[in-house]
Amino acid sequence: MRTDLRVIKTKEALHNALLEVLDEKSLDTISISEICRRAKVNRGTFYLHYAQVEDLFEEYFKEITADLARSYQEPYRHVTVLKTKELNPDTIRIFHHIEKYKHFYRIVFSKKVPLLYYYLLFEEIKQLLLKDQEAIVHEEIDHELHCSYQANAIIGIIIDWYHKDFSYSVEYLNRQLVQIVNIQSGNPKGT
Amino acid sequence: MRTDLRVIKTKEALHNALLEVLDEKSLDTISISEICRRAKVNRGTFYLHYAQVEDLFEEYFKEITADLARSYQEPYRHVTVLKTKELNPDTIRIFHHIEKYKHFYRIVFSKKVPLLYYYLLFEEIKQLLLKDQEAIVHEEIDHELHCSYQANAIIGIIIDWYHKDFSYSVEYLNRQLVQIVNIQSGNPKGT
DNA sequence: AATTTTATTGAACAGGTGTACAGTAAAATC
DNA sequence: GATTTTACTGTACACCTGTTCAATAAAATT
Repeated sequence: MRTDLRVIKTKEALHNALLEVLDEKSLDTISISEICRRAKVNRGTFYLHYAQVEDLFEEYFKEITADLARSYQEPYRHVTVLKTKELNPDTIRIFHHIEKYKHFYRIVFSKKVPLLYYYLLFEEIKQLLLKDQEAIVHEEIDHELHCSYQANAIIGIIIDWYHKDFSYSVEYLNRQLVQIVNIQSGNPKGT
Repeated sequence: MRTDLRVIKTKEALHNALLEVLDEKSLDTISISEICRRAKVNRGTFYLHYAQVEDLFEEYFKEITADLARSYQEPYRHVTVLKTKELNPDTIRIFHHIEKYKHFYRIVFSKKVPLLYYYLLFEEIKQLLLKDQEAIVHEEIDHELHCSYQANAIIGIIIDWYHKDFSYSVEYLNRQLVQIVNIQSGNPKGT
């Protein structure tokens, strides 16, 4: 077991300090020294647990993407994201999730931040698609490649949304996604 | 006019120095001091032109994405990327481009590098799609959102490719992309 | 060729980084 | 409760960062 109380206290202090400073300045301008000063933790101690400020932030981020996965497992709401034919605007949860944690995703999508967080989000969505679409087999199409395509396509919409300061409504994006995914499948001009 | 010879010389020296050091270590571990030492340029001078090592790299990157745009304007080869029905594996140029500059894209897609370069690539592809698909109007679908979706979907495939160390052939990816884009449009099991 | 403009230099400053190590204190273990 | 283990502290070091400013040298302009 590795739950030394000192470690827990230290990490908690660092987490809280980071959140405090994040209200004042952007992630890329926050120094390890400043976090440690606020957390009243020795700078050397920081290096016992993390190598960069970004690694500390990563712990938060993983908690948040865990919520994304959880929202897919809610028993009454669980649905596929992109089982095209069955796709219903009300069942898409991803844009809700992003809006819910808008505050964090503003950081994650800011241009000075390392690509790492992007990959964490990408992998999370890709895994959801991989599981959800296990049954759907297209001969000649690499399933994983297909999921990478779809997962990142959705993030493409999110990037656009972010660059417009999250001004579209979740409902609008859900409807747009359904329309885009359904292009070519039947009557293009709607019912 | 702003082509002071001194500026040109300084920038050239810094560019060359960066390329030299990039052969030895990764972008995120290269210090401004080291580049200046190699370029025999005063550190203060660096700050007259750039704020970070990343800004210097950005200049290279823009030259490279310019090649991407150029390859679409070659008179005999110019074709749309995603005019679905007409899409032919031989006409897709993007994967060729990435492979050609594999060396650079390994840097661009490494997880410690800032998101900025990702956005530069994303915007480049999105603009190509926007222009190429001007004529294609889907009522009820936001054209720009649609292009963001498609542009990033392609980058999704590239990310997958990168994470597999560019081991797929360009031809294979071209064929896969055509198959994925053509899902739902007619006979799903191929001709 | 002489003059003006300006890019570059070198030095200096306060702060941050990453690492090492001995000493301390707070846990876990007995 | 005493002992062992180990997380944390404080200090120190070499190096990097971002900025300022007067001095210099290399351009552009006349």
